[in-house]
Amino acid sequence: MRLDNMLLAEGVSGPEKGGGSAAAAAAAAASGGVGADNSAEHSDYRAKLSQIRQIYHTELEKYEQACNEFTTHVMNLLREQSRTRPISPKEIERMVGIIHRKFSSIQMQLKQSTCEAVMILRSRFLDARRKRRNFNKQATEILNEYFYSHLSNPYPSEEAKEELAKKCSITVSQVSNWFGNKRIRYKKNIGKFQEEANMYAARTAVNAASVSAHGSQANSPSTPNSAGSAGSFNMSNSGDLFMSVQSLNGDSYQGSQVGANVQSQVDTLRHVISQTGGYSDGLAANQMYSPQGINANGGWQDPTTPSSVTSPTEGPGSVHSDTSN
DNA sequence: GGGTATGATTTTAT
DNA sequence: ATAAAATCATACCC
Repeated sequence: MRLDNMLLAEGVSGPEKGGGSAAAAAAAAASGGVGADNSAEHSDYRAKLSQIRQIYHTELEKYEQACNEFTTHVMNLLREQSRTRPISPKEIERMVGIIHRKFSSIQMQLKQSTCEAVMILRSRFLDARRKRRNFNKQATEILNEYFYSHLSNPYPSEEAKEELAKKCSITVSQVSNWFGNKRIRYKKNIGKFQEEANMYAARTAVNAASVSAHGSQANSPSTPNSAGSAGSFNMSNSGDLFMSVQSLNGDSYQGSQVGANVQSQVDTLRHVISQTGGYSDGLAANQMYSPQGINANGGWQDPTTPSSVTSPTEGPGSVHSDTSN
């Protein structure tokens, strides 16, 4: 019943040729991942699948043949016996029924094991986790750059995701995955990412500085603390607050090596920023350090307060549908 | 080999 | 639907 359907869907019990590739394509599409770009692994998968299909068909044929043979054999036996004792057609029918049931149960087992094999094959080949590859350095750079320059609201719109995907030569869903992972892991342990954050922020600042030339030193803030230069990446919740406090105070408390290390970097960064006269990164200039952008509870998305803090460049309009899946 | 990093998937909550 | 959180499975490094 269900086994039949599934085997048919997998192309195992379907038409002899071509079914395999169709099934492979369907499976690949169903897995939601890559489409038809990795033909090497696909051919491997297809070969294995066709192997399974072949075994299945030969076995099935064998069983059928055996069933027929056995049936005729029994029929002959019955016929022979009919000379010595009366045999009703009902009995014959019953006999044949028993035989067929027996064989069909065997067939069921065959189908089941075939299904299992296909499932294993699928999970082995199609589960992307099994062949995970790290993104190349450049892609990670691009993603990190975006993330840290939109740290107050690291939720790229659909368009932005597409852009990033194109730049990194990965899929949109991979971009989504990356940001999902990044957000949660960043939030979970900000301290661990502080260095990275500073690095990218500094780089962005430098870029902005070189782009916007110089001379905007007129309005250099006399109170760098209030500007919260480190604030953009210190949206920590209470847990990791010690670090941000250190940085903001700018004092000399050196409770931990990490803190000290970060301290110096933050200082240099602050320096850079104060020279550039702001946090203009061109892409998302504002709300970087707006007190609302970094909402009170430290999260990016506050479920309780419908703060309408959206990205400045991208409106809420994006109505893109994901083609995959 | 063990430990961590990381991309992907699954589950849960809204 | 979307994102967070938890989890998985592998990669990468020592």
